[in-house]
Amino acid sequence: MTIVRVALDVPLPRLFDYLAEDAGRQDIGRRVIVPFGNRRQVGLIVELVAASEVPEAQLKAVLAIDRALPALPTEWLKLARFAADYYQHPLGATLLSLLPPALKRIKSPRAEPPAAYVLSPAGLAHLQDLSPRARAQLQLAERLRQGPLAISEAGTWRSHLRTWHKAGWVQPAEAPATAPTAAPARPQPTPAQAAAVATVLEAPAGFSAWLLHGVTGSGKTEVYLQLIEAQLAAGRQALVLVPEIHLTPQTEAAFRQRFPTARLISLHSGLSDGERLRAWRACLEGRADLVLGTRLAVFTPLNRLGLIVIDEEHDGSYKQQEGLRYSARDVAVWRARTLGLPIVLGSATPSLETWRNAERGRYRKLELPDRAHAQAELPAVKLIDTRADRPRQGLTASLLRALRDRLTRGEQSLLFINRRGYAPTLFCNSCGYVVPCPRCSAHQVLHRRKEGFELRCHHCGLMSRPPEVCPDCGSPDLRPAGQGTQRLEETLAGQFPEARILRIDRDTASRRGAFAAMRQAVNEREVDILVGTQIVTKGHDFPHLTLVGVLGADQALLSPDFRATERLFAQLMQVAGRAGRASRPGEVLVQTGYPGHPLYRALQAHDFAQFAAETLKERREAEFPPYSHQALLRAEAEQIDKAVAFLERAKHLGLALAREHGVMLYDPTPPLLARVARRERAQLRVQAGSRSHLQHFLAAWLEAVRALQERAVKWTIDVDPLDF
DNA sequence: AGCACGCCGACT
DNA sequence: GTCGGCGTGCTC
Repeated sequence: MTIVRVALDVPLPRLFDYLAEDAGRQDIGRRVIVPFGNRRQVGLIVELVAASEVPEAQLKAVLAIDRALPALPTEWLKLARFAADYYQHPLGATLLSLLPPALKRIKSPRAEPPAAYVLSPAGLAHLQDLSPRARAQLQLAERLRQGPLAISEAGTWRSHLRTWHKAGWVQPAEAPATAPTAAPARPQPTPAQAAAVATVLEAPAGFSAWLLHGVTGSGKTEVYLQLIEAQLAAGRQALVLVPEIHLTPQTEAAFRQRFPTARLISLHSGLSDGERLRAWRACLEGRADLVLGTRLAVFTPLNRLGLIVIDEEHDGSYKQQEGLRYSARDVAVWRARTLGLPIVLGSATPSLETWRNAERGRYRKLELPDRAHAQAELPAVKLIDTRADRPRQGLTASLLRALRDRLTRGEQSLLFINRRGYAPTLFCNSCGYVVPCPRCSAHQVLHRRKEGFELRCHHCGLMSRPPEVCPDCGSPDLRPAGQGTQRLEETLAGQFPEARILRIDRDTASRRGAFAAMRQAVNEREVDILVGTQIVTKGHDFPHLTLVGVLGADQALLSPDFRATERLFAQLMQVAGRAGRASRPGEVLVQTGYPGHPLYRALQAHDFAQFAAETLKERREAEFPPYSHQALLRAEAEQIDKAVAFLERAKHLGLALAREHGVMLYDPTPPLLARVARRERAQLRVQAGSRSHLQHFLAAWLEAVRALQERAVKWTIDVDPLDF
């Protein structure tokens, strides 16, 4: 009797053994349905074992093995195992979370309908039996004699095809490749692009990591495209990761145009369960050449992978913030190393982790110093000192003048402010009270609705009507304090009644297709002034834009988060890159009370290297990443003292181990947001000089922490955390 | 995580 | 008398 070891979606760091009479090695990596407690569960066979530690009489039998899908390849199982180990997440929960949601349901998904049909030998023999009056069927027969017919081309023949399939006259076939409509345009690369491509292509085979460093508009995409082209020509697959769902449609369109015959699969969380399964399955069955997607795409099973590309590698959305808290960028590097492949990390503002890896020679640097369009100059960045030129309603006189100037010239402007809503707070002018969220340690944000105002908490989603009078002192003098995108839009409408203003933030861009429509409106010059949050800093050109104004940037300079300046710099470089991309020079005006700050000096010089050098020096002195490696034990409970007491005990358990492994354990501290949705939170920082020390310590420590069996406290571990 | 089992309060 | 509250223990 064969015993299979099965991974299940339970938060336990162990696997479960089952009996399976007919299972063999070929079933490793297959989906199973097993009885678990008094219910059924979907699992994954990860091993065959000769004997179980559980007495054989207690083993239950597998209910079904799903052999309709190919087994997951060993490489994929190894990748998942690495992620589970590295991020300290239970293997079962990890593996199951990496499957498309449709495969986690007990009910097995419908068999994939064939993409195309060809005549079967039986069909060929029977065609003459068709009645001469069955005109549609005769036409279909004629068409099928010429070769496979794709379902998508079948039109009204679809029902006939289904009947013929049942009768055995036709059989499923691969969809015939559609002929390219036009020879894809392949632009002449700039010398820097050509050099970058040649360097990667000429590198010896095997693992190599490349940092493609180039300012916005320097043409990183063309480098990716040419490297992908080489892989496709060699019959291998390429995996391309992009940060956000909004960016996939346009990247997809560009890739499809360039590689019209390649089988392009797009994979992101915006797909329906059915679409997601189809895409994933195409990869598993080897029917994909080019996979494009967000962070979850890093885990697609691929058997001929030849190249990985991570676009905008610094972007925080590559880190998953719940469950398996993986960094898709780091997982991708591991995957490339294990498979012996090149990986290209592209950014204008690389993460300091990546930048340092490049400086140490672990990654090789490829520089694209110029903008691809020779005539497009880098924008001039100017600082507006808000201590001298005091903003009114958030806008300084200098910025207003610049906006008016663009309006009279018929050019577009963009105002960047990283706050959505009307105003960040509602403030009592007589006693200073600010309306808090009753469930979180944060203020509620004032939002404008069609009829009046509303208070919203951006952390727990609570919505309420603004009070008429101050809940604290009873004064009716409640005022919006500060600026959000909505209020800015309103102020601008008052200042420039003739201007066409468009606001782009999560509230306006959330509907499907809304973002693309807005982008189109901007490109067709139906908009004079754009107001947006960081959502506009990502993605694509606005060719008619010549002015970018930045409001509220100083906020990040005051943040206790040690990565806040790194993020701000990346954002400002990114948003500055929106200006003047075509033939007109752009101008960037930053309103700030700290015009002497080194960050702004580096920004004015468009000098990432200088910023990185300064920031890395600070990080080294503070022993912060990338000069150390961190993990965060996060705890939440209804009462804060329970969470803190748990962390204290965890710390105590780890002290000896920490000494042994050369790891630092800090005291429990409140996170930036100490309370969310009535849950009190605390966290404990772990820091080590090397990844492997941290890893070994965590493995041993968490085993002890798990044994605490703390029920009132919910805890998670975050390895390489980005947010504190 | 689920789900069952098990022991103490207000109710048809 | 019971329905049900959620503490505790287990899942091959």
